[in-house]
Amino acid sequence: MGRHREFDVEKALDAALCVFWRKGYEGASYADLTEAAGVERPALYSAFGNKEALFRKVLARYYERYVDYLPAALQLPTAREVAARALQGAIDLTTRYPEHTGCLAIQGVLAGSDEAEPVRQALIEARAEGEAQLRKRFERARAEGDLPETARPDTLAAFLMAVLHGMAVQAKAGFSRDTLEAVAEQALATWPAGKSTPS
Amino acid sequence: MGRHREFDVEKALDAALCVFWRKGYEGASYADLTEAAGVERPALYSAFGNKEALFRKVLARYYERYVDYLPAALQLPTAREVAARALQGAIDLTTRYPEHTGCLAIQGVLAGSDEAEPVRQALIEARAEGEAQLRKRFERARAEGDLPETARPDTLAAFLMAVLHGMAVQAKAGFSRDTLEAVAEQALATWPAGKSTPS
DNA sequence: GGGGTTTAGTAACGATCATTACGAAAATGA
DNA sequence: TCATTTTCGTAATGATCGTTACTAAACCCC
Repeated sequence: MGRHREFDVEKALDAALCVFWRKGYEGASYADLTEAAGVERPALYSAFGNKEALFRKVLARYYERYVDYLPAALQLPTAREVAARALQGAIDLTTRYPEHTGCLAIQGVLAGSDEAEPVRQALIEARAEGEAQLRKRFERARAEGDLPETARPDTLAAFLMAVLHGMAVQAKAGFSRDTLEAVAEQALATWPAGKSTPS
Repeated sequence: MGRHREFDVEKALDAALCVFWRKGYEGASYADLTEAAGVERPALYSAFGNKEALFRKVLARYYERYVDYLPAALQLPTAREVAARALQGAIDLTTRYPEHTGCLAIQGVLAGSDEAEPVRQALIEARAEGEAQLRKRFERARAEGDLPETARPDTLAAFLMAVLHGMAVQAKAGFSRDTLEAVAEQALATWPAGKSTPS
């Protein structure tokens, strides 16, 4: 029983996601969020909790709906294809929407006031989780002979993440897709070859 | 004539630099800055102007005193040495001080409120300036036969900057120096060889 | 069609933000 | 020693921050 909710929760989350993507966690004010969502302040609070809780919901939604290329990439047959697909996915994501370039999950890791520290930690953990998945995948690749015995899965994962993050920064700085694709190609030029190269 | 300044302007700038490095432009409040500098608010204002002006002074000081490895790297004889030195310099810089990891010039580019937009633009321009210097250096290297004719200086510069930025993000996420050095080594593995390899 | 329950919206909360009047203190020049 | 000039430090400015009482409206169940 009780009154029905008049606004669409999904649409409000999407609106909040756009604002956070563009301005980061601390750069987005509650006034920005309510205006984008077309919802009054107490309605947002009652629906999602405070700003931090709202951001965490948005972050989960972001990984689920926008970083879906990563789990897809992890299932490709070779480590090189995994890396290539991850790079291409990141380029798409960080340049597809002109109004919010870059990567939402990176826009808040770097700096902020002391009150934003828990949020920074959450973003760091999410980043580490993605890297761990890549590392495990590359360990499997080495076991399968897809990567040479001398290859170091942890280094390859860290390197790939570094390029991904660097491209996210560059996308935020206004780089074109073509430039980012040249960067990705250069990054792949180093990729160690396995025993058999699939034709 | 008039009363002498009681605090050391250089030390105050250094203190502000540390705070901005740790918290970014918007994350650092004037209360943080005055506390770190040990100077009352109006004294900082009269000495440096408002927060944005203070940040710009700090940014110039940062490039001058901490990113001095870049001009040094540009003068090395081969493009590969330039890249290797830039990577190593960035690793040093972003991991040397545990209390403020990462790169001050990156911590504010990514996101922020609308009022911080001019500062973001300034950081983007500074970043672009560094990349342009690298590109010109690699063009010279190609002309000198240090890089093959097929090498693309703009791509190499963009790639190198991507790795540098990615490592800055990772340093802020707590990566160890050893891990970053492995990343740099992997990045250098892609480097195109010139006509003559210096022994 | 009331009673109980949930939402919507106005309006305000205290805290902190960057910024600055203003008067006391200190130093120079005459 | 007095007048002038600059700095210092207290205290306050209006604005905005995230958050929340509180009241009126809308809904379900009995």
